[in-house]
Formats: sequence, C-alpha cells, structure tokens
Amino acid sequence: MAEPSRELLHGTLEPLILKCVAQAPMHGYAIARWLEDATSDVLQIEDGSLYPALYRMEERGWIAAEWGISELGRKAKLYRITPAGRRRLAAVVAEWVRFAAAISKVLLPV
Amino acid sequence: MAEPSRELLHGTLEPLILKCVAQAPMHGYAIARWLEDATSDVLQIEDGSLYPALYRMEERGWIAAEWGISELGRKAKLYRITPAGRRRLAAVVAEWVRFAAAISKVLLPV
DNA sequence: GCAGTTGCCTTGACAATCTAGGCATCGCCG
DNA sequence: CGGCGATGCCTAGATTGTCAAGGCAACTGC
Repeated sequence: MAEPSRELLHGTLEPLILKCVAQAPMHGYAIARWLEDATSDVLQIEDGSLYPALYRMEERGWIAAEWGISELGRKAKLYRITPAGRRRLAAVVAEWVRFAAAISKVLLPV
Repeated sequence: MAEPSRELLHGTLEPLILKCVAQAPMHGYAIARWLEDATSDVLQIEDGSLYPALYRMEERGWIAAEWGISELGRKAKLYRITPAGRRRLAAVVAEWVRFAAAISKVLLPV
C-alpha cells in the first residue's frame, strides 16, 4: 500500500491472497499484479509484504506451493489453495463482512 | 477486538474514536462502551489499545483532553475533536470507503 | 550492450495492537 | 462492615504484520 493508510491493509492481505489462489493456482508476482489490477491500484502490494505472507500461509496449511511455469514461460512458484485454505477463506470473508459492516455503521452516518 | 481477527482493527481505531468525539466530548471508557454498543460487540476495544491511541491522537492535534466529570459524576478525562481532527476524520472516512470497496470487490464475488 | 520487465527472496525497522498487569473510587448487597 | 462488580485511567513488554530497501537471475526489445 502506498499513500492510503498502510495500516488498513493489516490482516486483509491474507484473505485477498486466499481469494486469488482459490480461483486458480497463481504465482506471487501474478497475485500482486492481479490485486492491483482488480482494485484499480487502490491496493498496492509490496513484495516485501507479499512473500512473507505467502510463507506464513503455506506454513499454516492454507496454500501449497509447487514450482512450475508462468504464463510467460518463466520459472515461477505456483500456489494453490488447500481444503483448509478454503475453509479459512470462508471464515475470513464472513469476518470481513461483519467487521466492515460494523465500521461502516459507525463511520458512515455523516 | 477479541475473537475476530485482531489485525483487522489496525488503522480503524483512530477513525472510530474521531467519529465518537466528533459527536460529543467523551471520555475513554465511554468511547469503548459506545463503540461496543453501536456495533453489537462486533468490535471490542481493549483499553490497552484505546488509551495509547488517545495519546497518539492528542499528540497529533486531532483531539484535545480536559479533566471533567462523567455522566455518573466521576472524574473523567473528556476528549473533544479539534478542527484538524475534523479534517482528519473526513480524510480517513473517505479512505475507509475506498479501501473497503476495494476489498469487497475482490472478496465478495463468491 | 543496456534498460525494463518478470519473478523470487531477505534483513531490519516500524507502528499499532494486545496481554496482563496496576491503581482508585463508588454503589450495592448480604 | 466486608466484599465485589462497575466505573475510570494508566503502563511495560511482547507480538504481529507490513514496509523499505536492498539483492539476484533470466528474458525481451531496442
């Protein structure tokens, strides 16, 4: 995240990544590009945040890595979601919805 | 925040507090109770987070403190929002809207 | 040859929150 | 009277996730 308060991203990177790899196996660089694209650059993913997040999630068993080939024919580490990851995704999305609704409820009445 | 992922609160506590004291001068304990109440306990504010946040915000000139009396007649430190705080509130709310929209856009298409 | 893109990785710092304590006062109830 | 929960404020230290700033290698196009 660049100019928008970086703190907001805290805890949301993991759901975002899960969502990405739930759609299709994807490598780190592609995840970052896809997220920036999908949000019109509202989110900017630093790879200093991304790769550690990927390791954490792999360690926790939510995603699994495998070396393969990117769309451009280059060596890339492809991540796919695990069954535990799908359960986790459902949980964190539900949590995000609850949380965002709570915040909005407080913040939005101008 | 208790069981919901604590990380999500990151960066949102400040807007929430600003919103509270923008409505009426309020003391710390009341802010915590009010937020928990308004969100049906979706947000749980630890005072170990709250008071440091209040100091930060006072230091930055967004709120101002003054010793007074609570509704129950007890000694309490009342916080009110400053003009700079109002500007900050507008900015962070706008930012929250952009951010939440971006996250939801990615997360919600099931 | 050289710059830009793709792709991955690591170290250290930083900032906000949480944990787990502490303190004092008041009201209520047995 | 004694105790206990609620009100109200405070702090030290640990934890956590992100960021900044570097690095490396391979390929493309000019």
